[in-house]
Amino acid sequence: MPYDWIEIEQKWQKIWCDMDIAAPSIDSNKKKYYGIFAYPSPSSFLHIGQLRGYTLLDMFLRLKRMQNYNVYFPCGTHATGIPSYGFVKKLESGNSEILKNLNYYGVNEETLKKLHSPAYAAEFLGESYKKSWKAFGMLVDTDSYAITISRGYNKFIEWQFRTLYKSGYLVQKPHFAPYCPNCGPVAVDPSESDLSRGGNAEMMEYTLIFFRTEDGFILPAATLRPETIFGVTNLWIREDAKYVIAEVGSMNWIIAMDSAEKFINQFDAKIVASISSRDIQSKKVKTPFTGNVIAIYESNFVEPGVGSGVVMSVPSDAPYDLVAVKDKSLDIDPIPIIRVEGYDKAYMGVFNGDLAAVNGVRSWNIESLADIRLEELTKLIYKIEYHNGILYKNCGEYNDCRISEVKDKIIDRLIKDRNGDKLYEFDQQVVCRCGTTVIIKKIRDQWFINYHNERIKNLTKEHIKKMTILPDEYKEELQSIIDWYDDRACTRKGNWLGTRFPMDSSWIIEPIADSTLYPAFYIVSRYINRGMINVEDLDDEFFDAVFLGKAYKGRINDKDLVKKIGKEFNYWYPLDLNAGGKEHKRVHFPVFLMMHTMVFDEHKLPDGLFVHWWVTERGGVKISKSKGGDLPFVLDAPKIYSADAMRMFYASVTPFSDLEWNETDVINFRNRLSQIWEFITGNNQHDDSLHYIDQWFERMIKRMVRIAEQHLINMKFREAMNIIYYNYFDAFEWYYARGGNNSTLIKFAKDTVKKMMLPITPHIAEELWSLNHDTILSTESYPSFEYCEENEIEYGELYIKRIYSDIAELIKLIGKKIEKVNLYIADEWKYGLYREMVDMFVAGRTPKISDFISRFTDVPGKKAAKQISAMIEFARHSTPVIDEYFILTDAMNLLERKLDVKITIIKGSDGNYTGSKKGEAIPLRPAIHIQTE
RNA sequence: GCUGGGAUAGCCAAGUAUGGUCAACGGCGGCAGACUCAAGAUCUGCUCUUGUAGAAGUCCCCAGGUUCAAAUCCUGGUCCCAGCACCA
Repeated sequence: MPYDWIEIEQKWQKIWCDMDIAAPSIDSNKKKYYGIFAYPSPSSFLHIGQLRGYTLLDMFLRLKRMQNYNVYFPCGTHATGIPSYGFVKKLESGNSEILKNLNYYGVNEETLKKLHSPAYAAEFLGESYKKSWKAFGMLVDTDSYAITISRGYNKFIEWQFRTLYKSGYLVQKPHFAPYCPNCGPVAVDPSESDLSRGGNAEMMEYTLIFFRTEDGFILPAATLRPETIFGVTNLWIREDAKYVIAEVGSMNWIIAMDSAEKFINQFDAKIVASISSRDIQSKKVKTPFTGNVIAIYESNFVEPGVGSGVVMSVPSDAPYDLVAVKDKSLDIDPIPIIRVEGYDKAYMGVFNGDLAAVNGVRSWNIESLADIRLEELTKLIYKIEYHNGILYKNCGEYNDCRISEVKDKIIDRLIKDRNGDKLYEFDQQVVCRCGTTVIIKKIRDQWFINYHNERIKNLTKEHIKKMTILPDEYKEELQSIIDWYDDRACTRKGNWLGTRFPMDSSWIIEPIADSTLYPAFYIVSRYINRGMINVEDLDDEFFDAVFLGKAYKGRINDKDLVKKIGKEFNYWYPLDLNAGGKEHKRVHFPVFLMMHTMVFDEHKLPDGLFVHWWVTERGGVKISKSKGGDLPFVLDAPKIYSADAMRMFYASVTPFSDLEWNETDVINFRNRLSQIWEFITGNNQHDDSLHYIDQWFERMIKRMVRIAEQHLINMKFREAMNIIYYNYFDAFEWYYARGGNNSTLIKFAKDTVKKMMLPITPHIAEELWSLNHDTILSTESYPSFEYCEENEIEYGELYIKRIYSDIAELIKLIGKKIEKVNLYIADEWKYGLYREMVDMFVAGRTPKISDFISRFTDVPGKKAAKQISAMIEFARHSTPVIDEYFILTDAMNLLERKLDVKITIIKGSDGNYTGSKKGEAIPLRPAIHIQTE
């Protein structure tokens, strides 16, 4: 009967659900294992790429269950922030894909209306995620489901932040953030949920350098290269732009009107008057550090909206400045300050000696400010000088310093001496949804989580050394990521979903900050979902009692219940494994670990991380949620290909690399499953006969069981799959081919492979098991056997296979009709030599051809040398000596049948040992003589 | 730029830690054949070059080096990918 995956998979999903086998239970006789995946944010339906990570974790946890661990595998969604706003936006714009997919969930008019609320949409999507997980056969406990915008979760986060506050891990300080003057704070990210333009913009950090006039004004020149201050010859402004006087504290700054908005938002500047460019040009200014008094000129390359509209001129290293100086025929000589080593001949001599701008403009033949190559040359000089440039002349105490090392020191010094400040600006225009240009605003009282804390960093880094982390290299990487971490803003203002900040309800807690301790909350969430606890009773006392073990004197009357939940927390915590995609390496995982260190003691810190990669579209294109339409919809895939085949596909390359969607592969896996189905359910006649090959097969089974288990436990899914779904059945077929037919052993072999199949393809494994058992395979134990090393029995079969392929190749080469094949087994004296070689290796010596050549008498010297070296190779790998005659005789039927020839086996001790090829025989490699007609 | 990863036959992709059993697992695609009403099916063989004796030659991004021996180790170079702070 053919394999009907749709019916069978749905049947088993229902059975697992009805029997509630994913439900956690405390059993002190069993070891526990607590695993989660980093919960997804509900911005649209899950797509088949995302299911990869979740099902890989499920495979791992299913094996853990079979290894008799008590497994807890809850789930949730992270709705904080703006993800579901994006969904609503797409829905409202009539996105056909979304409307089509909504049909899968039987959405009626009323629900459709409600979906315009982002909070409702988030909950709706969360429910759809549960369906997707189950449709892929995951044994996930949905009773513990948590969504981060629920009342219960809010209570939990409030507790977390009050706890942080009390411990001094929250700090307030100024912060620069993207801000729409009309709507408030916005997020600048490529998905552009808040924006109509500029999602890829980067925040540039300019240094403002204060040039003071004699009459008390400051011209703050904005630059990306503050280290070139030693080469400044003059300032530039723009003749036809409006300039204003801005009051900043007690200072009076002169800036371009077009830049004023930035200064208002970042420095609280007050515009008090305007000033003509002619007035500005009549002034002279003093340069910080050098004390040089310089003039101010105008040039039309100055952009009044960029920086401050005041530019410092460094003709030695800034091509624009040099060309502008020439343009105006000013009597100014560039001041050499930077030397670059090792690039004398590269880039057309730009870095030959000092004065890169002068060399560059000359060799590139640039004469006009309108030349577009100026931009390119500027970038080149910046890049090379930053990494290889040395301040070598006219730079005072900074002479002989590498620019990359000294730049930050110069900036710090400028700020410290009140000769400068920082100015932030986007590198491209960013426009809000509302149409207003987004600017960067200084937020004076931003709340941060103190991840910069050295003690927390050190404790976390120490703990990471003890963790199980896959892939291996991430363990090292994490150490440096933690070092690099700075305090992280944890609150924001604006229209977002999330928890109000308990210390100041005008703020909302930011999404990264509220997703660090949730594995603890799942344990409580289960009680909320089952109505055993009232959300309003979840106060700080409750969480302190459950999570921190403090005595409970709170409002819940049933004190035993609180005690019970606390006990469960202590049973399941610490978390054993957190599985998440590669994008979590630098954000989620580090703060997840550090937050645990801040809140819990060392015995509650997570034990494991698993970082996985995703499925991409063909050509390595990342699957975007909006564009998921090219791929099968997540609930269609199990029907088209079967969930089991999808799981095999996910497992088919290392988790630590992206996997390209390939429908052909999935179909092939599905066909393979059908084949296995036929193979196992086929009712061949077996008997009680015993054969030599029986013990080989039994040993193979036991070894493969062990190896597959080892692979799975190390997340080597591909390797495990090769053994379970391919090698195992190859061995099975070889067993049949060699005449094996023992019914007891065959039943054992079939039942064993069903168990091995369960973690990766649970549905078909469960169904096959149910054909001759009354139990649920998902709750059975993984087979466990004494490990058996490879020995002569296995080698004997390899020997047969090699002889088979050797004969087959020879027959092919000769290409004539074959009469018969003679196999000559090597003479006994050659075995003697072979054993000597093995002994030499055992004694740590390498046998040499010359040691043996004189004792070879049956073939010419050159051939003898070759044979000896072949024997040495066998001996090097300590290939065991087997009874070749016995094994060949036992396999003769098979060889004759498969090769369709008559075979004669001749022992070396046999008196009839003749024939042209007999001398070629060496131990473990008989001579083959093919007689043609 | 910073940090991490990578480059293997027409394509995808193992192998690299512990150098030799590597002309290099597996899959796709291609070719030939079997089953013969058909099949998005399955099975068998072939798929770098040469070859009527189990072999030889040339190969694992490029250039050097170490070694009896290198896809694997070392040095230098080129190219590609991912992540990068208020964004989940």
